[in-house]
Amino acid sequence: MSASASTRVLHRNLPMLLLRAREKMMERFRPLITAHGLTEQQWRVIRALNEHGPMEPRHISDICTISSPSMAGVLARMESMELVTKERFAEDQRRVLVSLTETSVDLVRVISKDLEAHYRELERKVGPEIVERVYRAVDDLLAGLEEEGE
Amino acid sequence: MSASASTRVLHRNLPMLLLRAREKMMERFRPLITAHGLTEQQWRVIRALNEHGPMEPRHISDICTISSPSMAGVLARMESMELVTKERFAEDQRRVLVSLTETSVDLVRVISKDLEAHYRELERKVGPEIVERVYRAVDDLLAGLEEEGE
DNA sequence: GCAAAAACACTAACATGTTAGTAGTATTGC
DNA sequence: GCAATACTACTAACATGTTAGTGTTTTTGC
Repeated sequence: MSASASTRVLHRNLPMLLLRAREKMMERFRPLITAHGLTEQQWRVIRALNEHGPMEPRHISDICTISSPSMAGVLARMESMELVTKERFAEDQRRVLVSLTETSVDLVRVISKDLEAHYRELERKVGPEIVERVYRAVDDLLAGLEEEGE
Repeated sequence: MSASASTRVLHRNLPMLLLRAREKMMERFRPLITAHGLTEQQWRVIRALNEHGPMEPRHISDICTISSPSMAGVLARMESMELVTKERFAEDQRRVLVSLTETSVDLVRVISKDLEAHYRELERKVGPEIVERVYRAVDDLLAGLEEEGE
């Protein structure tokens, strides 16, 4: 019993496909992160701060694709877990600078190794040329989406 | 101030890229759905049931990429909103069959039209050949991920 | 036949996502 | 100068995601 032609959605569902692919990948990677007591989002924040150095919350939000309201909670929990420190700017009391603690930097060393190994294993299984095609296609999609107007 | 070579993650982050692309797309489509009083997940469930007919929760979960515990809440809210009905199988009291209400079927007609229009607009903006490349690349990625063993 | 195992939907506890709005601070326009 | 505006992080309220575990019903193994 399926829908009549008039109510069926005709195009394929691109957001859904991207969601499914991401979930399939995270099924493999998430356990590596949670094994160290971190959530997926906490790891994204740590990784961003490790690569870019201390940043302000809204910048971290952009890089990690985590909304500002979610980020408030994530950072609060990370601060109480002593994964990050926060300090207000002297010149602008609205702004905050978030930095990694030594604990986090140590975690990066350990977890990165694990992730690298599993990533290479995945690339081998799927085939590097397919992974590369995904990167290029989605990069181009994003570029198309971010173009102004028209 | 960026990380030393020894702690930098070397490979690109595929799950992150997929997340970002999905979010960019949903920025455009989500308002069309919430304008009708539905959440993104509720729309996924309605759409799946509309295309496949009445289904059991775990099957809906698979199709919509919503975990079973999340699905319990989603369906409970949808039932109280009179978007779906649930009935237990007579032969197997563990199982439940979920069906759309007339309200939902009507919603599909309206929302689908909106989505179709916006989807075509997006495809035009991004370029159909790029969209097609994303479909093919991610399809292949998923196929590679789902292969057994080795 | 019946005890053990599996299947199914669900609950519990907590983290995060989404939307709207707030408090405090800095900037702008005049 | 100062009122209006904008900016930044945050809170509030609710829906969903994640992991572990529960209650009930079927199925399996013997």
